[in-house]
Amino acid sequence: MESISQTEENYLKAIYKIAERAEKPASTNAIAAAMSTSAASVTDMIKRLSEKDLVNYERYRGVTMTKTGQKIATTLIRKHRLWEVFLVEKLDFSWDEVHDIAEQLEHIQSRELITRLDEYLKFPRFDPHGDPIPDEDGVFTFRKQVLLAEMEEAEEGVIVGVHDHTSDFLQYLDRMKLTLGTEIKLVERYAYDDSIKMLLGDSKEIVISKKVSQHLFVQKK
Amino acid sequence: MESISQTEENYLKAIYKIAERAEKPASTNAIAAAMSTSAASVTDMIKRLSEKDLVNYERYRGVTMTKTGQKIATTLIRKHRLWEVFLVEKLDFSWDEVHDIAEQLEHIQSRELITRLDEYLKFPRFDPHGDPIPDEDGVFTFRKQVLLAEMEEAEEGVIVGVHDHTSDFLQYLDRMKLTLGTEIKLVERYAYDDSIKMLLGDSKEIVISKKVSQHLFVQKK
DNA sequence: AAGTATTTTTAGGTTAATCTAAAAATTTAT
DNA sequence: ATAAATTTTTAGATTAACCTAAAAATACTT
Ligand SMILES: [Mn+2]
Ligand SMILES: [Mn+2]
Ligand SMILES: [Mn+2]
Ligand SMILES: [Mn+2]
Repeated sequence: MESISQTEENYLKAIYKIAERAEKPASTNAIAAAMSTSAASVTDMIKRLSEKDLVNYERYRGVTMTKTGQKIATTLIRKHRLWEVFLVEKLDFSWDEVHDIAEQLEHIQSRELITRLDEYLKFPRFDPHGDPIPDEDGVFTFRKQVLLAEMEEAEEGVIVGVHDHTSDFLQYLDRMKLTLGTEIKLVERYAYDDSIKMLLGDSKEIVISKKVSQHLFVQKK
Repeated sequence: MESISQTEENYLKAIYKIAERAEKPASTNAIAAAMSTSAASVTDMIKRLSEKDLVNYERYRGVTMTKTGQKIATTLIRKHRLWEVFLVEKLDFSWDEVHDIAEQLEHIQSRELITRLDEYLKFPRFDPHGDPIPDEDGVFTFRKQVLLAEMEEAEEGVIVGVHDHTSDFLQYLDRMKLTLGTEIKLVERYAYDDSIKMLLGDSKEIVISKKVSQHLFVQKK
């Protein structure tokens, strides 16, 4: 088993996320954008990953992942999300502060460490942003959820995740008391700009923009 | 402030430990041995560190650290030891398993993370091996301690640290119930091979070799 | 289908961190 | 104080990860 650098790990994670979402090969440009690097560098790295059988690559045809590559990517995602839980639950960080630190912690190499961390955190299934934490085999818990923007008037549900992970958005949600677990009921949608009036818990009513509604995942009641 | 690579950090820590112990400049060869690398590589790196004003370097004269370099080194040691406490206290690792993981964790960049970790661990002053954890300013708690080998017959004390951090030694200590905090009384020293008979707590008597006695720190009663 | 735009690859170069082999300086021994 | 041994530095290469600019392939338009 040859060693895999942090950079290679990061590429694999990026490719996984792109290819997963699109259900088709990841393009050089898409990877370059995700990694904030040049297309030339991506081609370079792809060749190396392909050489190590971590991705399948055909010139001009894009990249897909091998089983081995997928395993590395999902393990990395697992580690990232477990560390985020640790930072929020144990060290009392807020959900908008943990991503960058987890981005580093996810590269710590120790199977045992993750096993024990998982146990210490009581085997969480979701991270602080509501994203599922894959198990040791890379299997994600599936949860039936919709974007708030897709709900109908009078429907009720619970906020379970975010589609935008920026600090700005997360801090906005904190200020609006739109944290995970909050029960909501869609009161009215204003056709003019698709803004939404909704009920939080069973007391406060607030209005949110279309943009916000497109970045919140809700589990319907 | 230019960025410092993990490799540079590791060199600084190694140089710090060498120069600290010897109270004189660290030699190229000593650094090479500590880093398991060639003398040529060390010369190379030293020049770069010197360029960044992290060490003082004169050709053929060895290396000493600047204030900035020292700060980086002690911060690294602080982080390493805090993580070791975390691994043992919270994740239930044993003291012979934590070094390699801490060796990675010490490079995570986040001031806030360390502040919170320190708080979470209740501001420990010593790590699982009895080594002092420097404060934010790089100041170590000093503790009056002697090697068990230097004690006289009939003297009493408490085991507070180890001078050898290898797994083999730590596991041997576990098996012999010579863990930190154990109270001991030196019963007799056998002149033939300088082995020592001692009392553990106030019940069991055991005999240890000279070598073992030279690797255990004791705080005299 | 040809021409234009876009994407991707190649070519050639840089920097950090390493190496081995050889040269130079310093230290130790005679 | 010379010679021998040791330490340290220099020289020259290599590899991973990046870059820019140019060439090649593919995709989109008319
Ligand atoms: Mn994250
Ligand atoms: Mn997350
Ligand atoms: Mn250690
Ligand atoms: Mn330690």
